[in-house]
Amino acid sequence: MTLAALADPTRRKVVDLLREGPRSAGDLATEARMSPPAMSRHLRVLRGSGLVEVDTDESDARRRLYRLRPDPIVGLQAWLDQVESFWSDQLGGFRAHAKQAGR
Amino acid sequence: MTLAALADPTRRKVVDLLREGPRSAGDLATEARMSPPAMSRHLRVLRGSGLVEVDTDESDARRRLYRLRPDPIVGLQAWLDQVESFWSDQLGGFRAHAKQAGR
DNA sequence: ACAATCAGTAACGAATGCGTTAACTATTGA
DNA sequence: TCAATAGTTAACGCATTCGTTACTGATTGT
Repeated sequence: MTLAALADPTRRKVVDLLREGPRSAGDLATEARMSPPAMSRHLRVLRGSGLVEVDTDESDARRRLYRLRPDPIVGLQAWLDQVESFWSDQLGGFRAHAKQAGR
Repeated sequence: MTLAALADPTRRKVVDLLREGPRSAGDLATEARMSPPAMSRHLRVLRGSGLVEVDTDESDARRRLYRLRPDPIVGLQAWLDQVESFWSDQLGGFRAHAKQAGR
């Protein structure tokens, strides 16, 4: 689900923006040249995948501040590490070749 | 574009299968419980994103063997490393907080 | 030669995703 | 009190995506 959330370029841009620190929904909409409702939907998806979390601003309860969460990113890295390991995993390659030859 | 390719669960399964070694299009379709045309489209997307490459089988020119390519995976890892760095990058967090306070 | 097999393209229908405007709620500040 | 602001939800239109069946092309083996 994390990958689906990151598949959209707008949401990747949001993630990049949030690297600098928390940001309000309105700011993100402006930065992405997009209507507030559209951004709101993207933020919902990001929240659903655990990539961001939200908190209301203390000094202005109308503003909702979004910030990045590391957990799903770490999880994705772990999966990618596994996938990438096929390259160094010689044994796996040989096993597969044997399987092909056996058909 | 790599992320879009990996967003689909079927294509992720294909990637996982190809970790073990090269495999024919038909095998992949069977393994994914899917019609050959559907698999063919997924393989086209994976090829377009550079995640897999294809070669015709030497002993049977009808079969097309797909295999995994490391380049896009490595690129994705690099991007994820950058994103994940927000967590340890204290300075960035402070800069952003200052920006918020300045509004 | 010819039937069977592997793979891909074409065409169709169903579902999903993204962006817009309109409407609503909550909060702020004059 | 009341207009203005921040954010979200609702409803719509448009495009893309995913899977299916039908068909075509290339290769194999009898």
